[in-house]
Amino acid sequence: MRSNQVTIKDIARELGVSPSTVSRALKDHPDISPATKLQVRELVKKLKYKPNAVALSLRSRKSYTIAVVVPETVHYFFSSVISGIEDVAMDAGYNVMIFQSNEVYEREVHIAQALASNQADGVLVSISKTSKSFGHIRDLIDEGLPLVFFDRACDEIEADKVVVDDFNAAFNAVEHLIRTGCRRIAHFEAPQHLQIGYQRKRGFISALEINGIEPDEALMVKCDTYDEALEVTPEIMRLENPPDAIFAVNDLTAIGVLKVLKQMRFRVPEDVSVIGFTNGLVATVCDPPLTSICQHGSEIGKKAMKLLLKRINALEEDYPAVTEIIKTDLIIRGTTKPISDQTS
Amino acid sequence: MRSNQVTIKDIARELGVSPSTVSRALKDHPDISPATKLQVRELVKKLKYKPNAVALSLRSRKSYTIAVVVPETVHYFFSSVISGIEDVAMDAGYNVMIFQSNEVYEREVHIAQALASNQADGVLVSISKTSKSFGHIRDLIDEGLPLVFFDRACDEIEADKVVVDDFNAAFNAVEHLIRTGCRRIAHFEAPQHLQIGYQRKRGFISALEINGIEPDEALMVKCDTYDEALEVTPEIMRLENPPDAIFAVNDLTAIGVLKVLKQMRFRVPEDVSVIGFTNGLVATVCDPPLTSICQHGSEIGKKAMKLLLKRINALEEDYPAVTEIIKTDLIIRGTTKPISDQTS
DNA sequence: AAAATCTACGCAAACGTTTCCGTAAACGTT
DNA sequence: AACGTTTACGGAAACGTTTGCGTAGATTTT
Repeated sequence: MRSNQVTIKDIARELGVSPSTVSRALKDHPDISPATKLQVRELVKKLKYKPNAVALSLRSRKSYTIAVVVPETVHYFFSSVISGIEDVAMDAGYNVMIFQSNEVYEREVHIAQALASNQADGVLVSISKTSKSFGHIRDLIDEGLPLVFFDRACDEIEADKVVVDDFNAAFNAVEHLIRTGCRRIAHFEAPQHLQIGYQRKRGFISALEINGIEPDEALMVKCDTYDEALEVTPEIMRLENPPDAIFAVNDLTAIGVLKVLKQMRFRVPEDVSVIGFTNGLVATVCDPPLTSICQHGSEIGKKAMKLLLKRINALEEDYPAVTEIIKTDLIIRGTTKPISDQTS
Repeated sequence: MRSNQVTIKDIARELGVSPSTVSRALKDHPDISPATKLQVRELVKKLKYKPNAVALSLRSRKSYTIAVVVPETVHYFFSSVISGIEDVAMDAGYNVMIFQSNEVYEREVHIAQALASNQADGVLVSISKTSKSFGHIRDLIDEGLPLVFFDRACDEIEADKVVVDDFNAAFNAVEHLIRTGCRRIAHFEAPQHLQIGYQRKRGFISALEINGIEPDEALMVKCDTYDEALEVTPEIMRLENPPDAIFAVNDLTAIGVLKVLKQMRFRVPEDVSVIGFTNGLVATVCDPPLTSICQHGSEIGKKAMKLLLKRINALEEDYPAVTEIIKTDLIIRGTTKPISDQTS
């Protein structure tokens, strides 16, 4: 927003025509003579005229900007989602604004309030871990702001959502553990007020039950960060009856687990198998490489952005909210045993 | 940008006053009677009036938005920089738009052109690896757009810069290797047309020379990604006279090195020491944990944003470009030998 | 040659604010 | 009672565009 900006008025004045003529000339309007168009185009090039996006926004009531509210970009998963979002946004001529809640509720509220002053044509949100009330999100929707959730959705709000198939992801991971001979499987879980935490746990339990294993409360503990894993893992491994596998709710937690196991001289995967969730960079580079669940972050971003575009373009017509469920893939690496090893 | 938006005119009409009065009432202007102010404030609350940011932008010629052009947010370093930027931006009432070049020149140019249509009050840029000409950046500056480089600056352009003290970082790292007994030290370097690549290599060479070690061309190879490391490391370790240490230009490359070394049955750090650059999450979680250089990404982001704010607020007065150099810290972990181990 | 049509442009309003300027009414001062 | 102040508000322009409508002059049609 510089002051030395060349406007359509400048062009008009210089050429002795009206701003409307310049505007039309630039859009190749049939009412304008070829001669005038040529003059306009030349002067525009010479003066390096650039249309003022803000003025366009004001008139058209479209900013071609969308907002993304995300817990933290440092995590591989979220930055890959953002990349996906940006790709399709850019193709559609939209710019992307990023807001990080840093997992703190108050900040999320603050961001939501800022968003209310409408710059954005729509918003993509993944709620913070600490958010348990959602008035701020609801306000945005009530205002008519097109909004779609990705990953961390809020089930009490009706809106478009793109979520990971957390239940099946967890189910498959645990089944794989069982098939490789594990019987006492622990789950390091995310907060249960988050759908993603709840569904993964459900999948975990379900896989156990279907395979005739009684879920053990002692083996299900809230633990979803690297640092927490450093504390929790020793405790759980010192149980009278320690687990032979740990299914962690994300990669970083799994890596923490790995580190402790190594320190405690457990062999991975012989003594204890480990599975993570996210399939980030770390999964490939740790030792042994981590068996993990690929969430296809970029795909999620793309799908979410497409849903948002659809919602934005649908304008007034209010069609029912859709929920897209993204399938995951279990990426088998070195922290789980070969499937033939049926020690059960 | 919704259509059902409440405007100041709506408030005015409802109250039977003029828009100017409403505007002034909201700013607590002394010309407005307490009674009117009260009415306005109540109706505003009732109708949930939110000022239209775009209209404000147009009038004030300030968007309170800044743009960040970054190679890729997936990297720990860049996302921590972005966090730093966002922190100070938010405090100053600015919003942040993120653009990823994905390390491709054409995309960077495209982004720059979009930026020219001025939405942003300023821009923070870290240039892509593949950019070797900078007309697009220069255009932005010529337009009067406040711009500051961070990390990957462009030395042929005069602008504010916040860069890492790459020379000393490399120098210190290599000195540390030498002090722990390494003599044949390899450098996996970044492209030399990037200042960060060039300076790190200079620091590397300088440390060798000061310690009376002849730099060996065979030990300095372009290699700055994980995948490249998987290819290059075996080659270099199969030399007649292989290195006893590898100084990699970033963590991921170092991790690739580590992986290969392990496969080739080299002991780390006993046979070969390794140092990375960035000190990302991976550095702490790999095995052994990686000795790395902390660049203080968040600090860089904060400094850069502060410089940008200063530039934005300085308005017309054109003060000379400043360059801030951020000191690094060598974080010693498990991939280097203890300093007492003087095998030289 | 009058009427109809076409060509090529200008005017003004609008998007939502802010703010300079003006002013009617109420008040205070001699 | 005549003047000056103050209080509290309204009008209008401006930020940069776009676009519906109007129209002067040229061209075509009858």
